[in-house]
Amino acid sequence: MPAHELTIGQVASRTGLSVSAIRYYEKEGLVFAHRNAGGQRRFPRSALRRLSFVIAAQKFGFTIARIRDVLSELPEDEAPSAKAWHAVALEFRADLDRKIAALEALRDNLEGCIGCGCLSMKNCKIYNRDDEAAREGPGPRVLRGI
Amino acid sequence: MPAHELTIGQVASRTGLSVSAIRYYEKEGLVFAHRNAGGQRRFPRSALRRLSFVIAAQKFGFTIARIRDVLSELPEDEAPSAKAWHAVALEFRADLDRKIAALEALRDNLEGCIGCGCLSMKNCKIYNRDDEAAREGPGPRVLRGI
DNA sequence: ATAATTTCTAAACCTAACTTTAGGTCAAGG
DNA sequence: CCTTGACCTAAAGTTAGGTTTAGAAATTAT
Repeated sequence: MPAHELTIGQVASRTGLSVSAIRYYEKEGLVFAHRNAGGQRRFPRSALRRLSFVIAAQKFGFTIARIRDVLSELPEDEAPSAKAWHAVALEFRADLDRKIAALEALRDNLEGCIGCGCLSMKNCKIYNRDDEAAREGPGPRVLRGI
Repeated sequence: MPAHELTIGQVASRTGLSVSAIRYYEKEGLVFAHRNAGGQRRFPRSALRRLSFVIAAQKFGFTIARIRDVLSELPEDEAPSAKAWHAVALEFRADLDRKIAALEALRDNLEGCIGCGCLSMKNCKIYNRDDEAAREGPGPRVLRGI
């Protein structure tokens, strides 16, 4: 086993992810590994960076699909340049700023509606958003609209 | 049917929620209804306010359990006072501010780690959080740490 | 050469927050 | 009265993001 490659267990202990989560992320296309003669995964070191990014992105509330999308700008296989990572960071950052702005706007609206104790439902911008949520189909909905 | 009471369909069209979601929320204890002679739900008008709050709280990423918790400070049955609603709004607001602050802190840390292109994993505060995530058990994890 | 770890795959299970379906019952209009 | 639309319950299905389990094969340690 070449020194520059990592087993799934090594990747797990270095990222803090579980082995099963890493397999799942591979299946979802967030990270790539090739196989050795015996069929076991061997990860390039760059996988550590990708996975660390995945962990951070999830803390911000990004879905796997969105993360895959952002990461798809990086070269799959070997050490992406600082430039490539920077582009990813920029796109990520833009999403993030939008999310924070939306949360702040909601908070400030809430002050006007509930904060005053009147909770006027006829005029409130939060409460009368024309039914967005109702049209979104099944499944968990946490933060989905933001 | 007394004019001050609402059928589930009326509640649905006024809140924008689906009928099935309202039944689900009732089962979860977020809203209450009594039954008429035929066994159908009859909601007090105050249910509109409770449900509107539920919708807003969900947009902020609060779980049903947390919302039930916050709403439990209100009288179950009839029109809570402005004072009672204000107390709820205050608690809600505090949670919210904490959430926004955490997001901003993460964003700023990200700038230091990924933003610069170096993505140093040894020194980064985001990446080296001592494995919190790995110890949190199964299930979706979106924003859970925040 | 064993024994003890790791790893492999596939499939089933889990939680949250709902929706959909199936098989009836209730209520309002003509 | 009868039909049509709203309502009822219970149970199963759905999505996201993983975990758990089972049984087999590969690696590492002794």
